[in-house]
Amino acid sequence: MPELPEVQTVVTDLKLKILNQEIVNINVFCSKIFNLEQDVILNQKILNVSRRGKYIILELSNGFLVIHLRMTGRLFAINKNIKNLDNQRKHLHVIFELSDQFLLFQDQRKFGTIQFYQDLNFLDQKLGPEPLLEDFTVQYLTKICTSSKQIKALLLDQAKIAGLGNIYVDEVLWQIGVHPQMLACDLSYDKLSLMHQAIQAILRQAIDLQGTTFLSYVFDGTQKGNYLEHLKVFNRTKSACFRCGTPIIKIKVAQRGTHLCPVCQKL
DNA sequence: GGGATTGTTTAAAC
DNA sequence: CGTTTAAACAATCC
Repeated sequence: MPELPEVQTVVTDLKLKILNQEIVNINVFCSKIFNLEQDVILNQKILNVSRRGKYIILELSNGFLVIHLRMTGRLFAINKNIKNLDNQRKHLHVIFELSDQFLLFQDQRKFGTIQFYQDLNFLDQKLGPEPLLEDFTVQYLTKICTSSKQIKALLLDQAKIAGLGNIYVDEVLWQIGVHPQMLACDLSYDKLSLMHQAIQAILRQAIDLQGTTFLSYVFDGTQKGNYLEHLKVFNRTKSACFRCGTPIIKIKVAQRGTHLCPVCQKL
């Protein structure tokens, strides 16, 4: 559920709160999620908080703590008092005690991951370009769209573009009037150019609105994103298409629940 | 209690 | 062998 805009929102929030603090203690309640040797990161200072694709990166002086929220993970800082902590016990799996905050990792489904790396080479090896940076060009999009994959499957592929997920892919394809099962190689240059613009515009607006709170995503422990009310197709099954009034339908594409307008998005 | 939910990895198929 | 599809995986909610 947390995709690029949601992860970016978490990172922006954390950056304000935990920069330059030291990890003074760690409590682990779920060894499946956190099975690191604690000594490696204990007493290390958090030098930076950043994002690559959907990965959150805490830069320490001796390496990087890399966190993925998957579906229902939450990462946020709270002031150091027990009352705050008690309010957050539900699905709480790791407590990082920092110099003057608690950094908490909650996860209802326990699919999230926390790992330590000496360097971040593996991320660049497995992830495509950031869709909001310079190397994501129309030319690049054209290149990867020589593929015969369905366009939705391709846009979800993190090795091609880093950070898009189910929500924003559905939104992008509705915006430009392309059916999610259309083969990437069949798209016209005009559509590819529109797709490039739509990807950036939708991601930017979603970041501005601090993401989409659909199921469980929050940042800062309780704060919801406001992009939900701007969604055009995702989670709007049977509601009227904002463009033509036809009821939005939900089908399965690339093994994912997929929302579309059957009139605006034809195969 | 079966099905839907997610992003990612791994395995199988093409 | 590269590309594409499918299944598996985790846990929980309805």
